[in-house]
Amino acid sequence: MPEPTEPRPDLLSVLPRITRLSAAVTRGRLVEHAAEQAGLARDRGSLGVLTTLRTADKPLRVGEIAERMQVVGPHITRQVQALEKRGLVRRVPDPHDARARLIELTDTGAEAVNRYLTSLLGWFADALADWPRQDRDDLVRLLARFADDVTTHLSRLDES
Amino acid sequence: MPEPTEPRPDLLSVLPRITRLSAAVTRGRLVEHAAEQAGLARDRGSLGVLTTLRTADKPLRVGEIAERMQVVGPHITRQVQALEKRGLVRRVPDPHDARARLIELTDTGAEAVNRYLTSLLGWFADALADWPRQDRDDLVRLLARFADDVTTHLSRLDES
DNA sequence: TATTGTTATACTCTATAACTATA
DNA sequence: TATAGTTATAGAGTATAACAATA
Repeated sequence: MPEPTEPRPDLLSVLPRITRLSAAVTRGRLVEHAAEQAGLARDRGSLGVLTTLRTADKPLRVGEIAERMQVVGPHITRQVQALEKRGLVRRVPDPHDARARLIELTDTGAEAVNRYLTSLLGWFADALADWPRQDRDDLVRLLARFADDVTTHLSRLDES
Repeated sequence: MPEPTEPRPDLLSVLPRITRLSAAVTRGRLVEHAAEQAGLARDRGSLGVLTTLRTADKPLRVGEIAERMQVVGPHITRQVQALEKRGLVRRVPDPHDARARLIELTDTGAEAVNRYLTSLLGWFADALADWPRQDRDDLVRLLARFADDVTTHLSRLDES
C-alpha cells in the first residue's frame, strides 16, 4: 500500500497567496481604478489588447495578439473592432500579406494606454516602496525568469 | 503642456510575461493535466474550492471560502453543492452558529486534492529544477511577501 | 491545399438581486 | 435589524465550428 502523497509544503503555502493576488488584481478595484484614470472602459479584454500592443511597441497582426494573450482569434477580432470604433486602434494593410491586417495604436490610444500603465505600474511600485532595493530587483529579475521558464516548460507539455 | 507620461520600463517588461504565465496556467493544459491525474473535473471553480480547503487545513464556512477566493457567496454555494454530490466535501453544522455550515473535505476529497496539488506543484518544481537553490528560495520568499504586501495595499484602496 | 481572419453560436465563470432562516 | 446562506437571473469572458479571402 503506497504512502499517501503529500504536496510540498513550501510551495503549498505560496498557492493561496498567489490565488488571492491574482483574483484581487484581475477582478478587483485596481485595474478598474487605473482604467478610470486613463479614461478607458474597464473590461479586461480590451485593456489586454491595448497593453499587448504597447509592450510590443510595434503594430501586430490579430493572430500575434491572440498568441501573446493566449486566447483564440475570434476573441481578438471583436476586441479590435470595438477599439477601432472608439478610435483607440487602427487597422492598416499588412504589406507582406493581403490576408492580414496590422493593428496599431492611434495617438489617442497610445496616450490612454500610457496613462493606464503608468497608474497601474505606479501602484505596484508604491506597494514595493518600503522594500530594500536589492529585494525589489531580485523579485523583478526572478519573476521574469520564472515566467519564461514556465512558458518554455509548458510548450513541451503541449507537444506530448 | 505636461510631458507625456511613460510607464516604468523595468516593470513594463515584466507585464507581458506575467500575463502569459497567468493565462497559460489558468486556461492552459497544466491544470487540466493535474486534474486528470487526480481524477477530478477540470473546472477552475471546484478546484479552487478544494485547494482552498486543503491549504486552510480545517473546515471553512461558505463565506470564508468566498473571501479567500475573492468571489461572491452564491458562486461557492453552487460549487459546494456539486462537490457534495460527487462525495468530495461534506457539510456539517457549525456548533457556534445555526445559520452556517462548515464545509470539510471527505477522505475521498482529501486524497484527490492531494494528488492534484502534488502533480501541479511537482510540475512547478520541475520547471525550477535547474535553478540555483538560493534563487529558488528567494523567489518563493519574495513572491509570498509581494502577494501579502499587495493584498494589504489593496484593502487600503478599497477603503477610499 | 494551408493559412489569416471573420461571423455565428455556445459554454464557463462570476456577479447582482431577492429571499429564508437564524442571530 | 443584521448576518449566513441559498435561489434565480444576468452578464462578462472565452471557446468551437463554419466560412471567406488570400497564399
